[in-house]
Order: sequence, then structure tokens, then C-alpha cells
Amino acid sequence: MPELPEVETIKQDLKPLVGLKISKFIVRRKSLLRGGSLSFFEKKLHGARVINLSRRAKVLVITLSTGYSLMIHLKMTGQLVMVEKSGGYKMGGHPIVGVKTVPNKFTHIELHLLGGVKLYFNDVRRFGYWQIVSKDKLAGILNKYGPEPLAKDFTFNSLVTNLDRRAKTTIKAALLDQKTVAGLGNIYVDESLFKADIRPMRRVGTLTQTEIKKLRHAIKQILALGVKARGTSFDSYVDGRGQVGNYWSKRLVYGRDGQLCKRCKNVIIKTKVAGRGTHYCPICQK
DNA sequence: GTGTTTGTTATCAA
DNA sequence: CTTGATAACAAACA
Repeated sequence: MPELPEVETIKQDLKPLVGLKISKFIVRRKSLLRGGSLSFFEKKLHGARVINLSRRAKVLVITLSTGYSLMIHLKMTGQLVMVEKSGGYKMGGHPIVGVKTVPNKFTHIELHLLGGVKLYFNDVRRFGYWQIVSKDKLAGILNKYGPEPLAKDFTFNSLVTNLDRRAKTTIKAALLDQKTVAGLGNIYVDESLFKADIRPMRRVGTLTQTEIKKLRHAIKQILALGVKARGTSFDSYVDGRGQVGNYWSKRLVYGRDGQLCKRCKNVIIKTKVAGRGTHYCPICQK
């Protein structure tokens, strides 16, 4: 699942696109386009130069010279793979359904750039999307997200304020809400709550100031580790060059149900919280 | 055939 | 208007 560390890794990998001019835009599934018709996309993309790549929450933003930006969301199974040679490309060790090259039957959109560089968007489940948005509307859309957890605006006070609104729900549900903190998903929420010694089903209103401080610290540490490891590959995630991430072997609780807690050696439990598979240590987490 | 996987949004209730 | 809870979407896999 592409969460903040995965999208951040892809953004870094795709930096070579900056400065290149778009020569071709191929769409096999128009349903994945948002914000305009195919011909509108073509009009704004063809001949445009890539000005910048950035990330907000789990969204990759490609800024174009035409005054428009592409907002790309990978949702659950989306992949963005850049290829600098022509022809197929060998993907790393953890591909989807045995597919190891691009383009493949799950490649729904292709962007070709001058110089022979190609960007492939693959998505088995087709939840992901490419949205085109004008310069003046971009900030308004992105400002709906909560603070970036690895940036300065993710302060203790901002976290307290954003949690206050959700006092009656579980801390897991509150953290999955992108308005509380931007970029967390199921894996890194479980990881962060384990590191903060807080049970996922705790009601937000019962958390002490000390626990919220610890939680903020844990979120920052876990996400930084996730980025350093280049993300988590246990299903379809690959980085911008089709290679797997390394966080899976470093994980603390996610997917470790039935195994022993790294800290107290008791058995990790799996249950359902906020409608999602949830892993925690019943001894360490209070 | 059944249940499970999850990011986000629609929908309904309060 | 808000928040909370749940279903729905989609496709592969055990």
C-alpha cells in the first residue's frame, strides 16, 4: 500500500523527469482520468515541460510548464515506473501476479518524454487516478490535508488540536484520517501506535498529553525509517524504478500476528479496528 | 464459493 | 455545519 514513505520514494526516483518535455500521452483506461476529458489532458500535456515533482500526503504532484499540474494517487495497487531505455523493463523481486515487465496488461497510462524516457502507470485494481488541475486550484485542494508529519508544521499543538475534533473515535481511525496527519495508512499507523505503546482501539479522548507527545515522536520516527528503507513491499508496491522496498523486514507489528513481540516476547494479536486489519501487542500497548 | 486485503468517498444517522 | 460508523469500490489470492 503506497503510504507516505512509498510515495516519497517514488518522487525521489522520478526526479530525472524534471526538465524533460512530454512527447506522448497514452491512455488505455479513460476512467482513471479526473478533472478533464482525454482531449483536455492531451492539450495540457503535449509539449509541456516537467517543472517539478512534489508530494503532499499520498499524492504525487507533477508541475507542468502549461500552468497545470498532475495529481497522481496510487491508492492500493498503483505503480509508477520510469524506464530510461526503450522496450520492456525488468521489475524487482515482488511484482504483481507474476508480471515482471512494463508495459504489461495492468499498464493503463503511459507518459513518453523527449530523450526516450517513459513513465508507466500500472494498477491491478484501478483505484488510482491521474487528476489534472490548474495552478490556481492546486493549493486549495492540497490544503485540505492535515500537516505533513516530517515537516515543521506537525507540532504537538497541531496534533492536539486535530485530535480534539475526534475525541470519541479510536486513535487508529483518527490517524487514518488524512486531516489529522497527512500520509499515514494502515501499515504505518499500526507501527507508530506500537512504538508509542498505545492500543489502536483507545478512544482519542482518553489519551494523556504524555501519550500524545510520544505518539507524535513515534510517527515521525517510523515514517523516517520507512523512507530510509524505501517503503514496504509485501503486495504490489515497487519504487520508481520497479524495485522493492525494504521496510517489511524491519516492521515491528504489522503482519506479525502469531509471532512474538520484539519487546516483551508475548504474542502479537490481530483484530479489526476502524474496519481495517490491526496488529498490536496486548502487553506493551496500553 | 467465501473471506480477506486497504485508500478514499458516499451515505446515513445523530 | 460537524463527527462517526459502515459499506462500497475493485481484483487477486488462500
